[in-house]
Amino acid sequence: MELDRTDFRILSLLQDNGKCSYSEIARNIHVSEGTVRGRIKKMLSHDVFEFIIHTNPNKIGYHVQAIIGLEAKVGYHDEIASQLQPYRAVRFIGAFSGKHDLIIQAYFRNNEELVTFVDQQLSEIEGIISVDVNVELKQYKDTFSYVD
Amino acid sequence: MELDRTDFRILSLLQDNGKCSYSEIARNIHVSEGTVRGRIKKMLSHDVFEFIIHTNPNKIGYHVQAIIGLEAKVGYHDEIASQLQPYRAVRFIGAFSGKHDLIIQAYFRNNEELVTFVDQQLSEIEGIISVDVNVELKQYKDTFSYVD
DNA sequence: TATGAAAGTTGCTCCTT
DNA sequence: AAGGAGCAACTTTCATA
Repeated sequence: MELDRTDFRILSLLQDNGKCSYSEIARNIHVSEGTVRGRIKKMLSHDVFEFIIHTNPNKIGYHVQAIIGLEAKVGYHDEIASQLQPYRAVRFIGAFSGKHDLIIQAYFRNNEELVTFVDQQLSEIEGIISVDVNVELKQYKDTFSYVD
Repeated sequence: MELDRTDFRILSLLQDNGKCSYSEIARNIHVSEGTVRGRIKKMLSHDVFEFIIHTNPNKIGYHVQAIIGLEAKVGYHDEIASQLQPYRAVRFIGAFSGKHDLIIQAYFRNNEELVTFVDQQLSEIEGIISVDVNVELKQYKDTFSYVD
């Protein structure tokens, strides 16, 4: 799907405020409200973006965030990923080139929950060679606005 | 701020669909539309969550995602973070305990842009001892729904 | 919690390319 | 055809009581 300048202008406004109305966007970029609606509908159907909310983990009781690098046996990536998938705590799973084969990002209520996850859940998964846990001490930036 | 069951139910519905209307939420959890609106207003004012859109980086031309671990000289964390902050490409910056002092997540249009970022931008920042670049090969999960 | 005016959304048709 | 504008019925929002 090809995105033109109008599409990008729409995305740009929405990323600043996901509650921005069609007509508000229309006024801003000087097209009709129907056009905005049509473009958004099309982009949504092509999975260009989605309307979501970003919940502050700390405010809902998840005080420990970790980025965990995993070394995996060759051929085990998909299997490990699919076993990690169901965990609510795990918000991101990716396969990478570099020091770590898989990197996951996860939220926990406290340190104990993190330890339990590593020692019990992770250790039970076959194919994991090593686990490199990094616990977040301070967050400097966490944005979702990367449309120009 | 204390969140009760109603607040969590609201968050739960919104995280599945950020465009869910007040009245639709109200019908679902059997409270009045005004109540839903009031709760949301209160939560927004307390930064419990925000309405955003999540754009699929690939669909807008960002085909290379990297997680970069940085080793930093003692006392340089804040300074390095504040220098990285302005970069559009950099969507996440955090200080961590573990192998890496700082971990960043960034999007690039192509490999060349990544190389330029590491070789030119990163190398100019004082206090960075080492850089560990991990390039994403495959994404298994990337969710923002971690409210029960 | 209820009400009603104002604003927003939706599906339709018509027009232009 | 495809996309944008305009219209009218309907729904949602939000201040006020």
